[in-house]
Amino acid sequence: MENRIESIKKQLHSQSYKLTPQREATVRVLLEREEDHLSAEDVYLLVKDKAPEIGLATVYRTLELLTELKIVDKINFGDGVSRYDLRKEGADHFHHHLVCIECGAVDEIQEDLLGDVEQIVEKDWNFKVKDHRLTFHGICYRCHDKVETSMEQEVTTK
Amino acid sequence: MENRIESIKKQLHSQSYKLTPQREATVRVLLEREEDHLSAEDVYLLVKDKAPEIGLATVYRTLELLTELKIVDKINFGDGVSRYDLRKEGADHFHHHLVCIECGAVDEIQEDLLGDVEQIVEKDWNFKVKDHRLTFHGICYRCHDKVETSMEQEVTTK
DNA sequence: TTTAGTGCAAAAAGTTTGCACAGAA
DNA sequence: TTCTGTGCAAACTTTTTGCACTAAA
Repeated sequence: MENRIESIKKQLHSQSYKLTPQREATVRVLLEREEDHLSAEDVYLLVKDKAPEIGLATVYRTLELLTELKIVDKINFGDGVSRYDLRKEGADHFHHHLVCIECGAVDEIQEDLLGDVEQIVEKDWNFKVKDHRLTFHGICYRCHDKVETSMEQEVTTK
Repeated sequence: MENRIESIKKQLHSQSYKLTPQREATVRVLLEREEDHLSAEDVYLLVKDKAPEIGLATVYRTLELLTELKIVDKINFGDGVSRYDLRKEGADHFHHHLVCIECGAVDEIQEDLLGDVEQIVEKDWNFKVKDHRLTFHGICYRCHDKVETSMEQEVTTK
């Protein structure tokens, strides 16, 4: 935790930005909720617990800055809100997402599944890939199990 | 063109929706600009040429309806705007996109590059894939060529 | 004392909604 | 007539911006 803050501090400094208390509080929230996909509003509310005087605009500006420095990735799952997702330390590719259309859960795939596909794109389309966004929509294992369970129950009830 | 309108009309009717003049004008715009990735506002302005009395709200409602019926796909490239992309007739998967970070161009890949990846996701993550979104960010062939050309020019000018 | 960063409020941008009206079944 | 669909304006949501102020270098 502390060393990741330290590392982010260095990244900011290397571009002559400061890690102000507000920015640090924001980064801490992102670190604590690494698995989640928080909207700016979500982050704002969580940061307020640590630093009640912070303004929403500052959160937006901080998230924008962190996005620029590729410390976080800004994503959009199709509801009208941008969400912010911390990059894994040293990850050169952006991880993938599984969005459940049943329960809304968003799971992450850290493994890079696109190596082969990127090669095809570079070769066949002459497109120099710098980044990617891959999201699957479908039924997550939890909802999948739920359906099976309720079907079993139905059978056993009868 | 006309037969695709006919086909969309049938799809609407099958769900007890009508293809009103406003909806038809909207669909025609989408068909004419199939390669583009129009925002609601873009569609609105183009439809206005055909049917000046149409309202923006109607365009939004029509696009929402078409999205529901999976005639168009709603996408989001990270600028704050939703874009609407007609599905190719009979396409069961949503096509992929190449977004150029240099010139902003958006190219489409109709081929399905994710067959293998989806199998892995279904098997390893126990996730029933229903749809996907895949976008690569990078340098398109045009900008790629441009850089090379300007480099050549530099050399020959010297 | 200069400059980056902040908080607040207002504005902008995109989208949705309420409602009275129009037009097809 | 009945009900779906429409246009308009207002409302709402999310994000950005202007500006005076703060605080660190």
